[in-house]
Amino acid sequence: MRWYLHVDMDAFFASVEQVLNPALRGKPVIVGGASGRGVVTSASYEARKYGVHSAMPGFQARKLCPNGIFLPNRHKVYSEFSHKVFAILEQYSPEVHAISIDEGVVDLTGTERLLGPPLKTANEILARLEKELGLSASGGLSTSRVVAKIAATLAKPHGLIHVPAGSEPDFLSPLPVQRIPGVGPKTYEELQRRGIKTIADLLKHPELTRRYLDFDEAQSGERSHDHSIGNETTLDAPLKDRKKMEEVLWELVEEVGGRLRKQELYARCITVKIRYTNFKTITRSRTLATPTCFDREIFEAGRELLRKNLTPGGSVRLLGISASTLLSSGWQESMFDIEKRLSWEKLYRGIDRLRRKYGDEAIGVATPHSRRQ
DNA sequence: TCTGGGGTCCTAGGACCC
DNA sequence: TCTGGGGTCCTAGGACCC
Repeated sequence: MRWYLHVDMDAFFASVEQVLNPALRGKPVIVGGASGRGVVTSASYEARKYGVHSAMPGFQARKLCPNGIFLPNRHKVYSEFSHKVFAILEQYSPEVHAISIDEGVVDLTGTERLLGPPLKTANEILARLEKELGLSASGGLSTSRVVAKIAATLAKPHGLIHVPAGSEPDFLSPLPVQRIPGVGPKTYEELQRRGIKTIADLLKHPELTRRYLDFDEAQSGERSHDHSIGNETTLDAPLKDRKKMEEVLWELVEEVGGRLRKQELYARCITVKIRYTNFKTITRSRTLATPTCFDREIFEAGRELLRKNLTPGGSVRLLGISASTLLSSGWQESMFDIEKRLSWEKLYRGIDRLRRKYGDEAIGVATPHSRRQ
């Protein structure tokens, strides 16, 4: 029997601000959206009463909550707190999976003998986060990761929901399908058109259940490194001038290159993102002959893609660049291995063809230690 | 006062090879 | 001479999440 505790911090950024400045406690704190073009990244529960929520454009939040305390994002500070959170989680299991800066899964499987029942451990973890960091968290405890996540969301704020083994279908059935992570507006619309509103409805369709609820979730093989590294920015004012755009691009590239080198990664694919003033957004990518982590090479690929996709006189509100198909620094060797493997595959496929045509005995492979019988 | 920035994953078509 | 199909890579876009 597996046990997963999904931990989700409540109003994380806003709560961190309230911990660092007690004068903010009990007040409507809104992080992000302070400047003209931004959006809200976190709102304290006091601010949510006014209808403010994350991803909401700043001007709208201001309208709903004029007395709100608007603070700029301090990502570094939140990262530090995030490390403290995970340091506590890691004291309870060697298997802790970070989902995001403020969400993690603790695999409590097999910890019972050492720590006691998972439910007791879950309570203890949440209590410690509160006591030691001053931060409120919510938890979901279940034999399945998806169910644990759904439970944690339902437990918000400041709660813990335990779904006993065997009761998962009962727990899920009455819930609307939108509760399932991965089911957004479009999918919801599609499911509703098919008459599927609750998870109970969904469970009647084995195929859809597999697709969206994946109970026997393949052991999430820890990824060794990022899949992509990117940087983008919405310009203060729309840009028309190509030279200026290239200057912005260069700055974005420097950051991406730095992160690649820090992680000792090489990118094979470079993608440029352009959002025109009318909000139409395109991405254009190029695969390089040789993976790179050098600003110059990334920039040149990016600049070429940019030049090809600018309409004369057209203005741009966002520029982005991203590196993907990342290889770790050993790629030279692994490329060699891959090429070697491919050439052998080619050889063997050729042999197979000849055999099909002329019979098994037509051709053999000679190696020092083997001989065809 | 129009609508951020960081990602992941999936799909689908076309090129190309066998 | 024509016909077929499978596999992989590349590219573009979109849905979704925090």
